[in-house]
Amino acid sequence: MLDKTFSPAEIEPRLYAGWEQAGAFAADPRAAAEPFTIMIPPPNVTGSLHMGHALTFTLQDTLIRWRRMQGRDTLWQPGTDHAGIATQMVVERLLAAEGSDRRTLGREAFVGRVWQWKAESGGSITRQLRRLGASLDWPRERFTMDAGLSDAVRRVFVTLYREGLIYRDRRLVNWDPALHTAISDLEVESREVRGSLWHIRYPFADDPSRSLVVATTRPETMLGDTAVAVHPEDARYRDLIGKSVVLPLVGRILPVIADSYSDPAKGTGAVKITPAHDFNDFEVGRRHDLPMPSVIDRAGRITLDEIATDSPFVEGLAGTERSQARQRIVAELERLGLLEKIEPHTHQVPHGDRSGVPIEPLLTIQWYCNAAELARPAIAAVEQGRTKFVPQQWENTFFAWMRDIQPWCISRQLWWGHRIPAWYGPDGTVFVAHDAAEAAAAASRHYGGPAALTQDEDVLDTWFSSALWPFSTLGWPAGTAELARYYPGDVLVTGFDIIFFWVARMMMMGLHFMPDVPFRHVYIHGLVRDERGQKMSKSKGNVMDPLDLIDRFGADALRFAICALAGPGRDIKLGPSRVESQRSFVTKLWNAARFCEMNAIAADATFTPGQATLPLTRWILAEASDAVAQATAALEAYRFDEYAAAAWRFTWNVFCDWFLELAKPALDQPEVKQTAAHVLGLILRLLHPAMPFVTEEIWDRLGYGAPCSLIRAAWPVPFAVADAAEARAELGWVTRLIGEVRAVRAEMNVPPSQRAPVLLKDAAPDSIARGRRWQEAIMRLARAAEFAPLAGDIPAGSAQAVLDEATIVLPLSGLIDLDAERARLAKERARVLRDGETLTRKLANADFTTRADPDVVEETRERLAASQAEVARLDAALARIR
RNA sequence: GGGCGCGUAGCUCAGUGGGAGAGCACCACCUUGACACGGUGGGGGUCACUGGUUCAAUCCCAGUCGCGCCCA
Repeated sequence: MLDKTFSPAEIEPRLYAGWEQAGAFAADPRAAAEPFTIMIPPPNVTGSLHMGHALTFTLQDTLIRWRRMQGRDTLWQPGTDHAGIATQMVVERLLAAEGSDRRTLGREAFVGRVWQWKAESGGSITRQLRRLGASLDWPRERFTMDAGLSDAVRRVFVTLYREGLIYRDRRLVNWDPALHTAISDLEVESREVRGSLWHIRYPFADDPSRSLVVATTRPETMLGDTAVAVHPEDARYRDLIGKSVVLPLVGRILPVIADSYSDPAKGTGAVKITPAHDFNDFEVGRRHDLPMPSVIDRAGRITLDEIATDSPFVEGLAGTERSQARQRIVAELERLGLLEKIEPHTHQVPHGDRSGVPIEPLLTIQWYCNAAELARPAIAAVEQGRTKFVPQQWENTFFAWMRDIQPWCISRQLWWGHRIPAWYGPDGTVFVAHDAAEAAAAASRHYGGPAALTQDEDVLDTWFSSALWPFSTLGWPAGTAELARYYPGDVLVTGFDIIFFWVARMMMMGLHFMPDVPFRHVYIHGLVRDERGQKMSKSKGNVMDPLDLIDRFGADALRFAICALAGPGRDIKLGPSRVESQRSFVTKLWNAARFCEMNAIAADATFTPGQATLPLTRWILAEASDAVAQATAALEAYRFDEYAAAAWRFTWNVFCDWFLELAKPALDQPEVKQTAAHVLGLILRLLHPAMPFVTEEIWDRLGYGAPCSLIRAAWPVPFAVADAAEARAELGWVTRLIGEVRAVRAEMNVPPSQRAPVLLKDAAPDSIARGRRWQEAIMRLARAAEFAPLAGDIPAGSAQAVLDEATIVLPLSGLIDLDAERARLAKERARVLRDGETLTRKLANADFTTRADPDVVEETRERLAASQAEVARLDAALARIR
C-alpha cells in the first residue's frame, strides 16, 4: 500500500540508482531506433548547480525522457569544460592559502596540482545533476582536457593554421592586468563608472602662451599620446589642423590632426590620441600612421621603455600602478597650471568579467582566429533553415553578432589549458605541428639540420575546445560509429546569454570540420529570476539553491514548476512558493493513485480503450486521448508550459475532479476499474518527463511494470473512442447539472450537510433517461435528497436554475429567502439578456450577415436562440415565485 | 543612439480577428468514504494609451508612454 504521504527524499535516490544501474540512460549505437541527441552545453568544472542549471537541465531532461519513451535512441552526453581562467584562479587561491604560488611551483607541478584538484573537488555539478533526476549517459562523460578532446583541439588548430584561418598578429587586446592574460571581447563587461573628465592644456609649439584644451577620462595614458585630433568640420579648430602642440610633462611634439572620430560635442572637441592604450585611438593611429608607444605594462604599471623623456617627474613614474600614476599626473598638471577644469563624468568602463578590474588595452602579439571567414557558412546555415532558432527572433541576435564578428583572440597567458601547438626556432620562425616531433622534423627541414625549439608558452581560450564539443566528444577525428550516428545533434538548449559563446562557435567549427551544422534546433530559454523579477546575485542575497528546493519540496515539484513557467521568450520568475504550489500537484497525483490502489484498481495489460462500452469510460478515454495529443504537440513545439498545463488540467480537473468522483458509485463494474487503471497509466506516462520520480514510484508500486521500467515505457499516442461525441454530450450534461445545483445551493447559503431534493421540470425524455442513469452520482455530488422529474407545479419556496430545455427545481421552503432567490434569478436574467442584446445588434448589421464567415453567423444565430430561450425560462421561473 | 522583448484579475502568466482565461492570493461554506499540500461556490479586468485597417480588434498596423535586456 502506498504511504499516506509521498516522501521524495526517500524514493528519489533509490529510483535514480535503479535507473542508472539498469542502464536506462544509455544510448545504444547499435539500436535500430532513430537517434535523438542533445549535447549538454558543458558546465564549468569549477561550478556548482545553480538555478540556471536547474532550468536548462530540467528542460533538456524533459525532452530526453519524452523522446526516449517515444522509442528513440537517445544520447544526452554529459561533461564539463576546463574553464581555464576560473580553474587556474581556484587553484592559485589554494596555493596562496598554503603560502605558495604557481611560479614557485613551476608550470609542470602547477598543472599537476590542477589535475589533483579536479580529481578531488572538480565536477561536483555532475553529482548534483543526479539529484535533479537528469538522465545523462554517465559512462560517456567527457572533459575538454581529456586526451581525445585535446587531440581534436591540436588537429583543429593545425588545420586552421595551414588554411590561413589562424595567425599571429600584433594588435590591441583586452588585457586583464590582474590575471595577466588577454581575454576575448565576450569576457569583457562594461560597467558604469563615475569618473571625471579632465581638461588639460596642451601648449602650442610655436606659441607656448596659447594652448589647445583636450578632455580625457584617462590622463595617465597621456605619456603615450602621439597626436591631438579634432573634427575636420569643427570651425573652432579648422585653422589648427597641421599645427603642433607640446605634450605636457613629457615635452614631445604632437601634430594636431583632423579625424572624424573626434566628436565636437564631447568634451572640448579636441581629443588626445594614445594608440597603444585605446581601441578607437588605435584606429586613428593606423589611419594617420602615428607611432604607438606603450606606456603601461602587463601588470598595469607605467613603463617608459618606449618613450623618451628627460623630465625627472616622468622618470619617477616608472613602475607606478596606473591609478596611482593618474593621481600623480593630475597633481603635477595642477601644479603647472595646465589643468583647466575637472568635470564629473559618468561613463562605461570595460572590466574583466572574472577579475573585475578595468581592462587595459595593450599592444601585444597574440594568436587570432579568422572568425569572419568561419562565420559565413554559419550565417548561411541559419538563413537556409538548416539550423532553426526557437523562438525564431533569436536569429536576429545571432545574425547581428555574426555579421560584425571581430578576429577572435584565442591565446591566453595561462598555464591551465590546451598549450598552443606552435614551436619557435632560434630565429623566431614558427613551426605549427601536432606534436614536438613533427615540429622538430619541420624545423630540421627548414634549417637543414636539427634546431633547438621552444614551444609557445600560451594556452588556448577554453571556448576553442568547447566549440568542438559536438563532435570531439563523439571521437572525432576518428570516424567512430557514434560520430556517424549522433552528429548532428537534434537540439541545443541554452540561454540567450550564451548564443555568442556556444551557438556561434559550435556552428563555425562544426560546419568547417564535419562539415555539417552541429544541431538542427537551438532552443533558447530565459533566465531564472527571483519572485520579484530581480536577477539573482550573491550581493542581493536573493540566490536560491536548487538543492535546497529539492530537499524541501522534492525534485518533481521543482521540475514541474520550471516546466510550467517556461513560456517562450520570457524570463522565469521562480520562488519557493511556486515550487511549493507544484508540490500540491505531486501530492494530488499520489493521493489519486492511493485511491485507485485502495479500490483494487490495478494495471491490466489486457484492457484496451476499444473495450469501453459505458458513457463514463468512453468519455474519460476520449478526454485522455485529447490530453495526449495536446501534451505531445506542446513538447514538439518546445512549449513546456503548455505541456505542463495540459497534463495538469487533465489529471486534476478531469480525472480527479470528475472521473474519480463519478466512478465511485460504479467501482463494482470491472470496466470502470479497468478504465481507471488504464487512464492512470496514461497520466503517469504523460507526466514522467517532467515528474520522473513520483510517476515511476506509482508505476512500479501499482504493478504497471517492472521496477524502474516507466522510464522506458511507450509514450502514448492519441486513439479513437467509439461514440465519443455521445459520451461527451452525456457527461457534459451531468457535470453541468451538478454544477448548477451546487451554484444555486451555495448562493442560497444552503449548508452542504442539508440535503435537498433536486427536481427536473419540463425535461425532455432523453434528459430524464440520463438523469436516471446518473441518479446515484448526482445525488452524492449535488447533495440531493432525491432526484426526480417534476410533473406538476413547483413547490412553494423553490429555487430554480435553467439547464437547456429543462428547469432545475430545488424545493427549499423555509431554507431560503425568496427575495434573495428573486434577486438571484433577476440578476441571471439580466446577464443573459445583455448577451442576447449584443448578439441581436450583431445580427441586425447587414454587413455582418453578408460579409462574415457563414459559420460565424450561424453560430451567432444559435447563441441568440439559446439565450432567448434561457430568458424565457428564467421569466417563467420568476413568475412561479412572484 | 541602434536592436529585441514586454505592458491582460492583487501577484505570476496563458490566450485568440467573432462569447475575456488559469494558477496562486482573497471571501464564504465544508473534517462528504484518495487528498485541508483537500472539496464546493464566489468576487475581481475600459486586455497600458491614441489613432488606423476591418462587418468585427485584447489580438493586425502606426504612433505615444512605461518597464526590461542586448549592442555601441
